[in-house]
Amino acid sequence: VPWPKEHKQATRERIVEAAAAAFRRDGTAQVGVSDVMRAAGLTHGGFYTHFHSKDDLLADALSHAMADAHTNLERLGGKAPGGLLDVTQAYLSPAHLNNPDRGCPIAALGPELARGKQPVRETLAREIRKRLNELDAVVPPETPDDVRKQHTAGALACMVGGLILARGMRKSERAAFLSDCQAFLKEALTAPDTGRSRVGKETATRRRHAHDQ
Amino acid sequence: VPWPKEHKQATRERIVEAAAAAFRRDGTAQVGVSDVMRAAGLTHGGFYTHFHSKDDLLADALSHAMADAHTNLERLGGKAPGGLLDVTQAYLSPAHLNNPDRGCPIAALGPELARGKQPVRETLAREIRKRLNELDAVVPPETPDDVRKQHTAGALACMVGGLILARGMRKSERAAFLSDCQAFLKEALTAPDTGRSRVGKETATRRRHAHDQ
DNA sequence: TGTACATCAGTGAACGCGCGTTCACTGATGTAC
DNA sequence: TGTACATCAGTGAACGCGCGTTCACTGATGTAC
Repeated sequence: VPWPKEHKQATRERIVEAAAAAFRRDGTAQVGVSDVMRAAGLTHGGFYTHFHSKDDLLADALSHAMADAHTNLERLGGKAPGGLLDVTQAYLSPAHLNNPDRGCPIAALGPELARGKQPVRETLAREIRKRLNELDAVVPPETPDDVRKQHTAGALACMVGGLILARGMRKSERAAFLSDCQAFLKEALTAPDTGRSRVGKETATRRRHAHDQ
Repeated sequence: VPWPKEHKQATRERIVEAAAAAFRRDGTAQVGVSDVMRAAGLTHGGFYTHFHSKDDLLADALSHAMADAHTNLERLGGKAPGGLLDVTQAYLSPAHLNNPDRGCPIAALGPELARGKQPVRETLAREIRKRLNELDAVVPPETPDDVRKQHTAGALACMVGGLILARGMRKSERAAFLSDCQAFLKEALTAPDTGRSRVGKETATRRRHAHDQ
C-alpha cells in the first residue's frame, strides 16, 4: 500500500467534519459538494472516492454532528450533566443559540432531513432514538416508566422546538424566550408536588439566571 | 380597466396558496417557481407580474400558511379551542403529523426560514410573536404574568419540537412519541398542585386517547 | 346593438448560472530489486 | 543504499440538468364610438 493506511480515513473524517459544520450553519441545500471540499482543504473532484453521493455524506455528517453537539453541550454545562433538567438548561443556552454549526443538527436541519431520502431519514430516526435513550439514562432509576417516557419526550421536544423558535425570533426577543422555556421545563421536570420526579433541582436555579449571550 | 379588478388578486392568492402547500410538503429549496405556477394552473412566465422574486412569494406564503394552519387546527379540535392544553393536543395529533402541507409552517420549514433573507426572517419573527400572543390570549386571565409567559413559550416549543421529532422518527414510533408529548404537556400545564394554572382540564383526558391516524 | 381599439394577465422560448457527478490525468508515496 | 515501478489519493476540466429570472408576444377583456 503506497499510502499510510489511516491517511484516507483521516481525510474522509475531515470532509465529514467540514460538512457537519457547513450543513448546520447554512442548510443542506445551500451547501454544495465544492463548498464542503474547499472547507476541508481539497478540490471537488476527489469527493467521489470517499462518498457515493452528497446524500451519503449527509447521513454521515448527521451522525457526526449529533456526537459533536453532545460533546459541545457537555462542555457548556460543566463536566457532570447531573440530571435531565441540567441537559435542557445547557441546550437552551445563548451559546447554543448562536453556534448552530456546533450544535444540535435536529434543531438546525430537522425538517429538511425528515424530507430527505431513505438513508438520511433512517439515520435521523436512529439518532433521535439514541438521543431519547441517552436522556432516559439520565433520569433517576426510581422514576416510574411512564413518567420517565413523558419527561424525556417532552424535554427533547421543548429543547428542539425552543431553540428553533428562538432562532426564528428577533434578536432582542431571543434570550427572554429561551429563559421562559428553561423556567417552564424547570417547573415541569421538577414537579415537587407530585413527588414522583425530582430531577437536577440543585443546579437549576443557578443556571436559570446565567446568560452569556 | 380591461379585466375585473379582483381577478389579478384572486390569481395571486391562488399562487400563494399553492406555494404555501408545496413549500410545507417538500421544502422551499425543492419547490421551484415552475412547480408552484403549475400547481396554480398557470405557466412560469407570468410569475413576475405577481411577485418580485421567489423570496417575496415565500414571505407571503409563510403568512398564509400560518393562518391556514390555525384554521385547520381549530377544525381538528372542535369549534371551541377551550384552553392552551386543548390547542397543544390538537397540534400534537396524528392528523397534523401526516399533513404537513396543511399544518404549521414553523414545524415544516422553521430552520430554513430562519436562515432565509431578511424579509423572510422578519415575517417569521412576526408570525412567531403573533402565535405566542394568540396562545397568551387563551390562558385564563387570573394566571400570573410570569407563569403565563412560561406556559405559552414552553407549550409552543413543545408543540413545534414534538411534531418535528415525530416526523423524523420511524413510522411505528411516531404515535407513541406524540402521546408522550401530549401527556407531558397535560401534566405541565395543568399542574394541579401549584394551583396557579388550571387549563383545559376538562377536555384533555378525552383527547389524549383519541387517535385518528 | 355592433365594431374597433387599448389594456394587461398570462404565455413560452431563452438567458446565465451553479449544482451533482464523471473522468482522464498527475504526482506523492511505499515497495521490489 | 539507490533506483524503477506500481498504486491510488487527489486534481481540474467537462457533462447535463434544472433553477430563478427576463422578455417579446398573444389573446381575452371592458370601453369608446
